[in-house]
Amino acid sequence: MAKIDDVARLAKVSKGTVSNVFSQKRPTSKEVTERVMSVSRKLNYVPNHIARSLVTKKTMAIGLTIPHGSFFFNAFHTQFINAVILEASYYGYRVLLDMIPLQKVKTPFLSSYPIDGAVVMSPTTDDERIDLMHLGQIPFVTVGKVMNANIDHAASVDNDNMKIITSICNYLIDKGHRNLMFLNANELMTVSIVRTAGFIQAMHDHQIEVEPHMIHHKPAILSNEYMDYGYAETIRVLGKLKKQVTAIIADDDRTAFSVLNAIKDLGLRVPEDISLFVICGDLSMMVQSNPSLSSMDLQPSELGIQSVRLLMHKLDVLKGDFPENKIIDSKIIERDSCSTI
Amino acid sequence: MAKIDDVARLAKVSKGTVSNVFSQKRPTSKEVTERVMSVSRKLNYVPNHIARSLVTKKTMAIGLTIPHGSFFFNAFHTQFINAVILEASYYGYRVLLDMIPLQKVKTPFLSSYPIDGAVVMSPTTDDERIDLMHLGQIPFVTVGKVMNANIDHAASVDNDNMKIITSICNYLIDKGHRNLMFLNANELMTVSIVRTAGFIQAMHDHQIEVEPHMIHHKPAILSNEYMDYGYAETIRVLGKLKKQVTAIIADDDRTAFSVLNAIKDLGLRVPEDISLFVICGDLSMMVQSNPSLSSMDLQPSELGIQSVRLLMHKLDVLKGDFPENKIIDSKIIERDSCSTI
DNA sequence: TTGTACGCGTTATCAT
DNA sequence: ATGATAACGCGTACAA
Repeated sequence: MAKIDDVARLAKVSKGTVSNVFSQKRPTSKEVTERVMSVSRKLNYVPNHIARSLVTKKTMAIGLTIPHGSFFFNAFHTQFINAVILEASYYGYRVLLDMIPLQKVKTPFLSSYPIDGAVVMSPTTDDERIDLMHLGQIPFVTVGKVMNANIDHAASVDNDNMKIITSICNYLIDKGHRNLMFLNANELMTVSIVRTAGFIQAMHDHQIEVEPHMIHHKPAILSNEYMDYGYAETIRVLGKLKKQVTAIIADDDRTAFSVLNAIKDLGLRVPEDISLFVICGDLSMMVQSNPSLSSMDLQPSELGIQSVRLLMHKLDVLKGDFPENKIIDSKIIERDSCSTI
Repeated sequence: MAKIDDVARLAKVSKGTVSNVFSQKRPTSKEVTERVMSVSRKLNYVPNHIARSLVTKKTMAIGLTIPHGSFFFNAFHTQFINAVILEASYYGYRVLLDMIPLQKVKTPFLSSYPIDGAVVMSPTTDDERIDLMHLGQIPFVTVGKVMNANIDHAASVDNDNMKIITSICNYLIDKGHRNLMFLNANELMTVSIVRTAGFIQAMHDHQIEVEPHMIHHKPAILSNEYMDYGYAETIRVLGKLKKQVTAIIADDDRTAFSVLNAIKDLGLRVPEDISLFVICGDLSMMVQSNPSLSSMDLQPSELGIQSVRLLMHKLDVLKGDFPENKIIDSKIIERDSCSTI
């Protein structure tokens, strides 16, 4: 592989000039530029990214840490990730997928991270990924609320989860439902903590007692119960325990489909017997389902875009003011899975 | 950020020794190791990844190029990507998500790629990503058949797509279907070319004439028709053109759901009036659907794992023989969406 | 424009 | 067998 000196020699210019031709940091005369480019093409030369990074101290890559221990995306993650990649590429940045917790097992953090900043998805309480970023002085943005003991504030982009869950509860309660079942995300995720609090709050506001069968948390992704959690809980609560639940709130589309199946197996119908609401579901899936499922549009793409923009501000790629904690709008999309009783 | 000299000075050893403590390339005495690590912890020192890469000429990252211009994954991609990340991390490698075609617009290839190798997903005919890899001398593995004019063979992992489509056709034909409709992937993808050929072959083998309404290709991802392609084609062919199609083969789960909807809107039922077969669908989605959908299990995780292993062989991280072109098994999973007529 | 001193580790060589 | 020394990798940036 040709290097800068080879080009400099053949083009009869200095290294610095070749560097300038490529980086455009200083003007170069037309003729020289031509000559250098011509030689570069001949030698198939491109500047070495690593050598460049060593001096500029920029890798032009951002990390994207995916959920703790998760090797499973749902539609929300997918759309989010796509938006991040696209938006980052717009500023010339590449995206490095990270799974710090998993890697720590094999490769105990034996070198610095080759990234300029990071987007941390779905933080958990005392998220070690965040501690690591903090320690490594890597600028980062979280998507979701940070709940780490030693970190009092961090840049973040998020939905208003308190408002989300309370408005869903109000929506269902207004339709006459008083016995709700909430299939929440995994209990370690900060979002689930906020939503549980919101759920309890909403129940409280309507003088409805919160019973144990009303709130459930998704099992850890590594467990066997993960895949059919929605199915299992629905069968258990409505079937075995015979609780008179009339509406179920499912955390994501996968859980919702699983619940739908359980309801069918119990000989019940949606929405006639049971109403079903999905918090974060893929739009096209919600529509294709039968019946179509009412859901909350969390705008995952917008979350992705804004988190990258916020990070770019922290990296000084973008100038000007930008809120450190941005809230992305969400709204209820009514479809056919919730009925009035 | 502390550097190696700082540690060396405080630990009263030389740079080289500190380097050896971290890289383990040469043994170091117990005491010295302790002293160096202690000082490193105190200074919060970790070797600079970039500087290390500059000399070792390894970035410990592999690229993963996602489908041409695609900012939309389906379940197949998701599972594949997850497997790649996990398997790569097993060898200490990180994964850099790539979208060369899109980036080329903004950042015309002005530096070398900071990756040691790459996995190229879903190649197209004359895929420029592959040409670029070839040119840049970057070891790569494709997932799918390569059809580039100037490249006669490349390392790859793939399903046997010819066998896949012919066995699906035979399966349906055995059930009495003779008027099939095949909703294929985008026509640029090499996989769609192989499958179209296979489809025609299978029809030919059963003396069934291939009519124009039988084969369709998914529109480009950027087009408006992308999202409801399955719906639109089904309505058009079965509704408007009144073709007596009795079985539909859908390329992926999204298309399948979309088709399912169209069938419902046409007042028809699956599988009583129309049979539906999905080529690559997320297992849990196929099961949750009503009726559950018969599909082909392509083993996306296995494809991901094996493509990384093949790449690791090319990078000499793994030693020993490994087939340059590995075929991953696939098999029909019968569910409730296909009936005999 | 050119010359040259960096940046920050690694590794080959030499010394103990 | 370990430790120390110095050259090296490949660009960038700044003074001349």
